[in-house]
Order: sequence, then C-alpha cells, then structure tokens
Amino acid sequence: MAKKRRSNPLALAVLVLLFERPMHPYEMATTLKHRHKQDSIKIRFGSLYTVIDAMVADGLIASRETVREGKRPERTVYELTSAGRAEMREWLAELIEQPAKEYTDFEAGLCLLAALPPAEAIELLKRREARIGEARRTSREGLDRVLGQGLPPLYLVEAEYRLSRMEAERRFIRDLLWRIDAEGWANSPAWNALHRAPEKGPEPEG
Amino acid sequence: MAKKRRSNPLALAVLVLLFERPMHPYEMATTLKHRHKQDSIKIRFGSLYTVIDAMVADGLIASRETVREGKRPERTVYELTSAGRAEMREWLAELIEQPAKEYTDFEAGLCLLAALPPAEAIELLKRREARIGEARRTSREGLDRVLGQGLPPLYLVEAEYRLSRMEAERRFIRDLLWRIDAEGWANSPAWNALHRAPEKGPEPEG
DNA sequence: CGTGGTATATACGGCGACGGATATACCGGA
DNA sequence: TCCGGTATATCCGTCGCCGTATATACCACG
Repeated sequence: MAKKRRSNPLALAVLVLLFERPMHPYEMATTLKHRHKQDSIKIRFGSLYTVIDAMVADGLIASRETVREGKRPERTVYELTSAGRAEMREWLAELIEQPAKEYTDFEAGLCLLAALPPAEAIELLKRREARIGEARRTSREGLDRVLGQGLPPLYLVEAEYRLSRMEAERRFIRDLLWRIDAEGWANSPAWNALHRAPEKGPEPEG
Repeated sequence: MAKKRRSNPLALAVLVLLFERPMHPYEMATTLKHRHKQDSIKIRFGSLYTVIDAMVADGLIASRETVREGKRPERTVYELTSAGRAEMREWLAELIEQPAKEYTDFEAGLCLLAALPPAEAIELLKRREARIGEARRTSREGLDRVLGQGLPPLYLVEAEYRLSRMEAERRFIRDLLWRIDAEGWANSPAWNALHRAPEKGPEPEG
C-alpha cells in the first residue's frame, strides 16, 4: 500500500513524464534537463534511481520492460500505474490549489534586520535591488526569445511567475528603502539601541 | 575552527538573540515563539539544543554560567563570541544582499500545469486566488492591529513582505486566468493532446 | 589509435535534521 | 488535593537525501 511520500518533488516530475509516455530513467533525466525543469523544481539527479525504486515499491510506477542495445547497460522502461496517475493528479492539484507556507531566505533576513546597523542594512538592500533588476532583465530577454520561437506560453508560465516575483520584490524593496528614508528609521532608538556598544565578546577556549 | 554551517536558520536566530543579550536555551525558544519568528524562519524547536551544541563546538557561542533555581533543572546561559558576532553579520548580510534561487511549491506546480486537464487547472487556480485573498485580508488586519499598538514598523517588515508577496501572486494568478481565457489556451492542441485517451494503466503486482 | 563525450546504471557513506519520548519540579486553579 | 500547564533539559532512532565514485561501452573526431 502506497504511503504518501510527497517530500521529494523529483518524484512528481517522474510521474508527469510517465504520464506522457513510458520512459527509462536516463531519458527522464535528459528530458528534464532539456526542459530546464531544474529551474523550477529542486532536482538532484543523483537521487533519480533511488526515487524511482521507492516509487515502484509504492506502486506508483511499474517497470514495463528491460531492453539492452548491444552491450550497453540494460535500460529499464517504466510506466505509470493507475495509482500513480491518481497520485500525480492529487499532488499536482494540491500544489496549485493550496497556498503553502514557504520560507525564503530573504524573509528570514528581513525579520532579523534590526540586528544589522542601519547604514549597512540600507546598503545591502540597495545592492539586492540592483541584483534583482539585472536578473529580471536577463530572464525577460530569455523568455521573450523563446516565446518568439513559437513555444506556447502554457509551457512558460513558471518563467512568467518567476518574473512577476522578481518585479514584486523589487517594488517591495524600493518602497521599503523609501520609507526607511522618509520616516527616519535609521535614527530611531529602536534600531540604534544595539549598535552603540564597543562590541566585543569572549573568545572560545582553545 | 568554525566550519561554515549555514544550513539550519535556527542557528542564525540564536546568534541574533545572543547578540541582544545572554540567554539560556529555553528562554530563546519562548522569546522566538513570542515574537512569532516561526512565521518567517523555519524553526524546529526540537533541534534547539542540538543546534546550540554544534554552535558551541564551532566557537560561535560559549556558555557563560550554569545556574539552578530551587530544584528545577539547571539552566545554561550562553553568550556570543566575537566569531559568533562576525558570523551573524556575514550570514545576515548574505541573506539580505544575495537573491537566492528559492523553489516554491507553486512554481513546481505551474511548470507541470499541462499535466492537468484545462478545466481542472483553471478551477484550481481560481480557488488558490480566493484562498490567498482571504489570507491576505487576515494578515493585513493583524498587521494593522499591531502597528496601531505602536510597535515600530522595523519589527514588522517581514509581515509587510509576506503581504506584498501575496498581493503579487494574486495579481499573477488573475492575469494568468485572464490570458487563459482571452487567448483560448484551453482549446489549444498543446494542452489537450494528453487529456483525451481513456486513461487506464497497469496495476502493480500484489 | 587514443581521447573525450554520451549512454546507462549502481552503490554507499555520511550528515543533518526531525520529532517524539522522557524526566523532574514548580505553580495556580477548581 | 489533583490536574494541567509551564519551566528546563536530554536523548536517540529514523529518515531522506546528497554527492560522488564507480563501471562499462558506444561513437565521433583528429
């Protein structure tokens, strides 16, 4: 009986590939790379065979045949079971429908921002804004190029999503910097209390 | 010598707390909970003591004293070392300055969207939009309430950030739904090719 | 004839959590 | 007087992955 294993998103990618057609692991890897899915899904190709074995054990996929061309290693071709198809649907539906709490590095940084002295924090925020600006431009150009070649936008929604996130974050940072300035946060006691002392501490023992 | 261990963000939170003042682990936990840092940082309180031990071993923090009140368990009070202070600065600076690639569930879902039949995908996107709308309202109200009580906005930037993300995502989804409709994606062969067949597959062997 | 890239798969050591169980004692309320 | 919550900490099994090394063979190129 298939316990729900939804930790590794590589498994979902495998389900979707096998939903298209039966395939052997190595081909899955190259297909995923070719479609740049690593940009949107955290994929460790070293885990591919392990993940596939687990999915077989869970009854989500099954090996259809094992063929050998010449003296190359055997290829095991897998296909989706109906349990696998159901799992794919449910899993995917969950990802789309349910806004999940996602932790980002930047949010963690922001929520500890007061531990940096104001001037440094401001400088770092400005740099981030600039970096995102660059990344955005690059992505935009790449996206337009591919769209220009006629690939349907359905296959590029994730890139559009990334772009919209970058733009939103840039706006947020600009707005934040503006407020820090306009409202004089850098001079507030709230922010300065911790950044006056001479700042020294004990050394660890050797 | 301190290897860089930046995997668990709980360690960063500990550094920041000890930057404010020496503290014992249990107090760190309650302080973090009280300030709702779990909302922005992925914190497993079960790992707190383990993480602290590792940080001591790395020379980032040091135990300052061990006290006992009555017959309660001993409390070990820790403080920051100067290596710890430096690590805190660097780590925090990195989080703020460097836009890191972050993988979100939604992006993974989007990049596999074509594996769902158009009607279902649209329905799910609408539901997500609605859910985010609700969450946004709730967060907005909570934030305004706290701001109204006079807590400086410096300590709430992460909440504002979350809000701005929700709004951006909502706009993105609305825009996407609009385009799907206006551009007739649901009737495109690209999207329908996989969703015609009777859809059955082999069962796994008992 | 060698060299490097592609095709195809296996194996495994190690690490960093995760998270639940365990232990004791204080304290306020019903 | 008992209960449940809070205060304070330890321990450890399990899990999932990460990442890299390993192995063989085909093929194109110079």
